[in-house]
Amino acid sequence: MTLIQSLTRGAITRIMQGEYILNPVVQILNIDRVNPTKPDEEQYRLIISDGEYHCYAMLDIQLNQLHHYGLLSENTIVCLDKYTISMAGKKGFGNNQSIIFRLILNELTALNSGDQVQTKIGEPVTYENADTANSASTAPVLRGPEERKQSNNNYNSNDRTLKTKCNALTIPIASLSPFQKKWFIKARVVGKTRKYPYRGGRYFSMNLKDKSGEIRVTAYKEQCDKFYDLIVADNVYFFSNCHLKLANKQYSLKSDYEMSFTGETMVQLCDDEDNVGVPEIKFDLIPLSQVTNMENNESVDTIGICKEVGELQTVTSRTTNKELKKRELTLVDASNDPIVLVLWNNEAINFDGQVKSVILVKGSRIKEYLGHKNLNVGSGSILKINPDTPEAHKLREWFDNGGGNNISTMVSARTGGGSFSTDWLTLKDAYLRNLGSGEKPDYFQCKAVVYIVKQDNAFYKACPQADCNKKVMDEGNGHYRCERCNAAYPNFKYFLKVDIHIGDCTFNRRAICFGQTGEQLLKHTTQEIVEALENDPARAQKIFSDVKFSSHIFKLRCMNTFYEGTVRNMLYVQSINPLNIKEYNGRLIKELIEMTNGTA
DNA sequence: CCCCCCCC
Repeated sequence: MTLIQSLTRGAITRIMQGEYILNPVVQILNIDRVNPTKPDEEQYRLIISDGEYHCYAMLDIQLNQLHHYGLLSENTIVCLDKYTISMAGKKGFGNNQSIIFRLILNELTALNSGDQVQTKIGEPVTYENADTANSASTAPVLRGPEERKQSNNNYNSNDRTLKTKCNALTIPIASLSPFQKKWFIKARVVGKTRKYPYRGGRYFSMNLKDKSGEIRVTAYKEQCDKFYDLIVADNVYFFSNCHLKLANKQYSLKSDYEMSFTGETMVQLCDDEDNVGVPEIKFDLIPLSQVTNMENNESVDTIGICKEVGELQTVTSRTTNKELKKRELTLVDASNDPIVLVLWNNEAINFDGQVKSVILVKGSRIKEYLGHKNLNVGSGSILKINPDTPEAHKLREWFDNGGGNNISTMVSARTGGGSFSTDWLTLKDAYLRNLGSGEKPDYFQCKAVVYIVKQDNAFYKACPQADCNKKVMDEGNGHYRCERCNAAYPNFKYFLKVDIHIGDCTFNRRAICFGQTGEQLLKHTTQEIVEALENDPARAQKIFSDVKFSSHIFKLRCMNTFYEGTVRNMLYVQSINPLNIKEYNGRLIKELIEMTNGTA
């Protein structure tokens, strides 16, 4: 004799009120095809009963086969292994408004065939005002605690079957809705911001992604503190008991809803075998050379070899006055255009890669400064050092075979527009090419020797504002007027403007070292230099003459200036880098080979 | 409940 499974009485009411029930057992009262006249839209609609109520449910088209095999005939008893409920629309107005839900059966197991059962169990009635027209049923809008009562949850207990339970209750992100209260999602953290302060606390947010979609979730205050370090970008977790709300369309393009953590929120790490079916992060890698063609603030995925690792630096934010840590890496790839990648704060402090490491970044932000662009690893970016990917191995092989050897020697083939920090030119070529005659300044670098350093007017009285170095007018009454700020100050600061002459084997040019580059050239602080020039001529003489005939790699900004009716083409020193003879000779040899078509 | 992604 066959055991007929009993139905899960009350299941339909609970499902329609947003509860996720594990494996409810229901009976199929009817199955028919939607749109029977359209051959390519084969979809089935069922009426299911829990013995108390019945309602419509749509069969996931993936399960059509079950019906073809005759497994879903009238009176069949099935277990709903997985179902989703979505909002199909609204009905009525104001207080009479109700939500139309659509119940979709995604996975089910037939327990007793229709033939075995033979009859309808119980006297089920239509659930509420079941919508008959369009394969949906309705439920009242959930209001107040009465309707939102929760059943016991024991996710936080040390349940050994927790994982199994998580998996069983997992629904796709795309089917999340505020009307379904009990669910798990299994998702990869694809972006995680830093902690941001806001009135009343701190928050961070991240995007969660599974194969069905993506949703943003934000953790505030206690939840921010509790989960921030626990959640690592790129890991896969089960999430449950988050609060869902309609997303602000202005900011959210990925999903209709977004979530926030609550006191009840549970996050459970998925181990590798659970990750199956959760897609890996996709990197849309672009060649580094392409960055220069992209817009400021655009976000890109890049991979490159770390050719240089800069020192940890401390800078002060102009806007917040806060101290920031930063570290610059120089990345190269086969596109032969080195680019600087800037790491900030913890990422800068804890960076444990080195020269030759492969650096993969998702979502680095392009920043433009003085005509050239670099990449910033910001919050929301994902940085990987020596990832185990085909691209990474290929890049490493290229580099190990000498791919990056002459990379700093590459002269960019681009013409027009601004030139780039990597362009090497002789002083004569820079002159012959009319660099700096366009609207925007041009940039180039060259090896040159310093042969005149002028002591006269090597500094001036400048606006005391940190972000303004404009020369001030001494008003003679103890006030100093800054034209740029349009303000008078009781004080000023000294600012360097060191006039130098530099030369390479082709040409001599005058160039100006402002501020920090002046300090760098003279190897003393502004204060020391001013002090010497004003009070200690011998010392000043030594500081200035020590620099004479030293060679450096100069990065120069070239632009036309208009002064008293005449145009002057000026060079401003952007940075001074030590001359590495070996590297520089390598560059010259490469250039010779190119000039002689490889016959040299 | 945020939605600024940092520096010269």
